[in-house]
Amino acid sequence: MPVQNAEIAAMFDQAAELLEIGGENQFRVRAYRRATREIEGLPKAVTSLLESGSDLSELPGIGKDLAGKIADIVKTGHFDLLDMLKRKLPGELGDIAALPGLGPKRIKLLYDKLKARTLKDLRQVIKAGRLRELRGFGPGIEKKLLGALERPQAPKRFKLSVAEAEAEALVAFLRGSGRAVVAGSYRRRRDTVGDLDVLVTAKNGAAVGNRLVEYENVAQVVAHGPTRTTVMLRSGLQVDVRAVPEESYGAALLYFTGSKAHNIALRGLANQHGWKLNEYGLFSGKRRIAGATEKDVYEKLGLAFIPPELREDRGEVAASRAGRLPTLVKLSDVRGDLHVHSDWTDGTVPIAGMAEAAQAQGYEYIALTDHSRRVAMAHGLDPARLARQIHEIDRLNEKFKNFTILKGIEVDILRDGSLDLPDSSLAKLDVVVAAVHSHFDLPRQAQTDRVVRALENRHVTILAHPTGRLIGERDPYAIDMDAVISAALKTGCYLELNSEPDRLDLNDFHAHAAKLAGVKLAVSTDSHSIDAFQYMRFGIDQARRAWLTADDVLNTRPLEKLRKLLKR
DNA sequence: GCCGTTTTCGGCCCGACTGTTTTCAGTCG
Repeated sequence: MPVQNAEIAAMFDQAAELLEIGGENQFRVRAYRRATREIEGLPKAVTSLLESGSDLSELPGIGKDLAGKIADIVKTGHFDLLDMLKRKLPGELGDIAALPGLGPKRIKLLYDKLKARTLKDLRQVIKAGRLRELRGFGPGIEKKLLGALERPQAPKRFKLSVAEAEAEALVAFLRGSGRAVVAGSYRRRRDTVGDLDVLVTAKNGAAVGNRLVEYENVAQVVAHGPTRTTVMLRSGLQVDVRAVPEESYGAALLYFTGSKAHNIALRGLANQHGWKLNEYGLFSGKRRIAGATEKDVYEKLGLAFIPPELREDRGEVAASRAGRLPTLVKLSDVRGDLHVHSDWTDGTVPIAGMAEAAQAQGYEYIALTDHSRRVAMAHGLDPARLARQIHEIDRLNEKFKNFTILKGIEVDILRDGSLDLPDSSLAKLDVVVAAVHSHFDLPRQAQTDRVVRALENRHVTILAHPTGRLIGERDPYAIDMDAVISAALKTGCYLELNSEPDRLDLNDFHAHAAKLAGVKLAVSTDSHSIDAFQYMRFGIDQARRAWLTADDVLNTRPLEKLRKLLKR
């Protein structure tokens, strides 16, 4: 089983943490953290890069030393430095580091002076009243730690769609104080957000924080200063509100939108010019040379404006400097939806109703793709009912003007990779969307082989929700996405980016890898109702995060061009 | 440990808030 990028990244991340606690040079620590991010963000497996003879030290933030260490890990499955660090600093320091108020310095003190190496040790030390013996620890930190130890909850991330409802209500409440906008991962449109970062322009910063703590959904005030206030909402979502003067709006928006890694890259660039970039502006000495708008700051740094969705330090700064940023796909580029259900199976609306709704929002076509018979719960179609549905669609198409219902199916991929309907049925359709709905727990190789075999059926056009994940509910099944992308390229299939907010599958990362390989995507809603057509915007958000242009997205094509692309 | 349009050595992002302290270190984002 080849070592996966995520495993290498996790090893580097752990090493960075232990190095930091061990008092290592902070810049060495930072180098490991940077490399962790770089490896996590790679669109291809490190193992396959090495096999094809790539020089890893050409990657940003990875030099000769780290490239050698990565090669060792791939070869042996072990990271010697990490093993050594674990011997030197045994315990559950990762768990301890996750507690609020504990960073490397305090963990080191706990470790050295009180021999506290596990959460259990820490509990006992606090109970015995020994924590306060340490310099820098007082009753405040003790109380915070006890609270965290009593309710050890993993910091929850919220689905973007859920955060959006909270954000809109909050912004409406804060708007009375000044211009209010949600920045952070929310503005970058990540599929999940950990907290809301809200920016408010105001002359009187303190008034903004004072208003926030009065918000009816606030459960707890975490911090409350003159320009920055942090609260926990009843839902568990944390909110940071920052008040800034109007002339700093752009710099503050840039700073608060992040990502952190993107900000660091920009500040490095500012540094090269001898300038300083912070949330108040871009400064040459004490003189502010930009800051009112994001565009001003980017331009001064010699960059074209970078859309928030790309600000992840995944090459966007270099692309911007070189004038090679992609023109990202927009919601208005979309001309149709290639994954739609009706009340023939588990949808709630008749075919005609779905078609009318799609036309009303400006689409030229939909593909009607109800379930196949295997999905019995949904009353999936057998060949006979599918034939009747085809007839019904022909009848409806005669009535519609400037709109077409493409005949399709969401056919189940069976355990062995064969399909749930005979080729003779599939041959009558315009679009065959193939999907896994069972046996999620197959071993990685078996799951990969299964899906690749399905793509090799010459009738299949699109692979639906390729990893099967349900955000926060079900992990993606084990599958070699590089192999699936290669198979799609070879067979002329397309991959779906399912826009349903619980799915968003492919995710931004895999969608980007597909683009790099030359595989186009269908951004589809999987609508089971009329309202669900609105989910398209969530899919387009993720498509933009994946650097996709309109050309990379199948359903930006007018009908006649689409028809050509659907033929294999 | 990485990196270079002043550099192969000497830098490496920046500020707010808290809790501990009597001027600041540590943590966090």
